[in-house]
Amino acid sequence: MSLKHIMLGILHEPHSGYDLKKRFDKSLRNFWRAELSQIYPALQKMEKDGWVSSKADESDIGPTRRVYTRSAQGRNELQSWLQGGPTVGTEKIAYLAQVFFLANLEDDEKAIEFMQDLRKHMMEWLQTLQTTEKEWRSNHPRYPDDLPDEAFYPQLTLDLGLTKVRANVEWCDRSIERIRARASRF
Amino acid sequence: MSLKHIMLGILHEPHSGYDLKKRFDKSLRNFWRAELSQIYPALQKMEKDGWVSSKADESDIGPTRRVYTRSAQGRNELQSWLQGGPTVGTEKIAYLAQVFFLANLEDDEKAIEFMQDLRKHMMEWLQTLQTTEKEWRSNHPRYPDDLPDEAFYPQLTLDLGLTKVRANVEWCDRSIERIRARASRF
DNA sequence: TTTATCATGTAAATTGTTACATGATTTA
DNA sequence: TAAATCATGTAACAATTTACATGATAAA
Repeated sequence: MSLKHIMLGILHEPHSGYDLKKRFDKSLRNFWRAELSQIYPALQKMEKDGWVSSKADESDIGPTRRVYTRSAQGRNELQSWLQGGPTVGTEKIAYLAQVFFLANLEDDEKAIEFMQDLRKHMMEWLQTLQTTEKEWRSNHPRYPDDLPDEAFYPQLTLDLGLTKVRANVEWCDRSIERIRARASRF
Repeated sequence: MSLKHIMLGILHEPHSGYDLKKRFDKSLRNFWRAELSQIYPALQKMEKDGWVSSKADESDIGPTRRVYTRSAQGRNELQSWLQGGPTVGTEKIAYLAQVFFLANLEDDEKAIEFMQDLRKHMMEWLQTLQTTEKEWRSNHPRYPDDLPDEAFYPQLTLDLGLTKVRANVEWCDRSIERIRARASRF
């Protein structure tokens, strides 16, 4: 179960459900996304299980926020998850499944369009990652190796993200060329 | 909805639920896996919706197999899925979420162990992919570009798989070095 | 004769998505 | 004043996993 453990990771510092959603969208979306309708019930369950505690934040104005923080038990739970070793091989990559069956399109031209579309998505993704990197670089004097732990490990995931997305773009280019070359075999 | 569309892709040729499971485990596991308990109900739904037809295979011996083939409507459904363009950004990569929060382990040594464990997984994965590639190479004279469509597009996914898994291994090595370097800053 | 493989399913629980419902505050 | 954002949730549905249940055949 990853979602609740990810939330525990964020809840090192107090967050409302709404705050959590923003952190998912801003920092984690490259490898995990979650909707508010999943976050709110998860928080309730986590509180029932003693992983987090909450208090109503009767702030100045607006609706009352309920702010959650992880408990000692929650921290143990997070550590067990990490000590259990990496969770590998459960990824579902829908666009690769699509490429696998691309022969079912009418002709190679359609397949090329698919790959060009995919390349465009990857380029957009690359640009958001590069923007994130620029922000980090300008906020930290000796980026990327002299970051505090709480930023260093996230930076590792950004590093892999950039590498992978670039590899995807190159693979799209390579594949388009190969499809073209095949199409002109005769 | 990807699972049923992937199944439609396979059901170009007749398969039982059991056969499908084997294809998932053999050819698709790098980007999608499915359990029999999900496959059997999915087949029933697909038949009810007219995507596939089935017939009981009262074979020579053993339990009666129910063999499914996609219908014309099923083929259309698959084409719509492909023509809808690539499904991107929905991937969940649990091990990256874990790396993101690795600062929650007691010390850097534990984080290094995590990354070494991850590297081992990636190396194993790389070896199964390389074995697959060798098999394809020996079964096809002019691998990889002169494959028939039904094998060429799957080969594209193998190509990216190899690239990505190698990138993961290198990233693990790089990260372990960086963690070590940081640990000896003082 | 035991283990692995063939073969099909159901049940229960969990996880995740989409739609709905409500209402305040802030910005353009 | 209209749209965006803040804020919390429920309901219904869909997808997925884990456990259970059954029994035949093939290989070691």
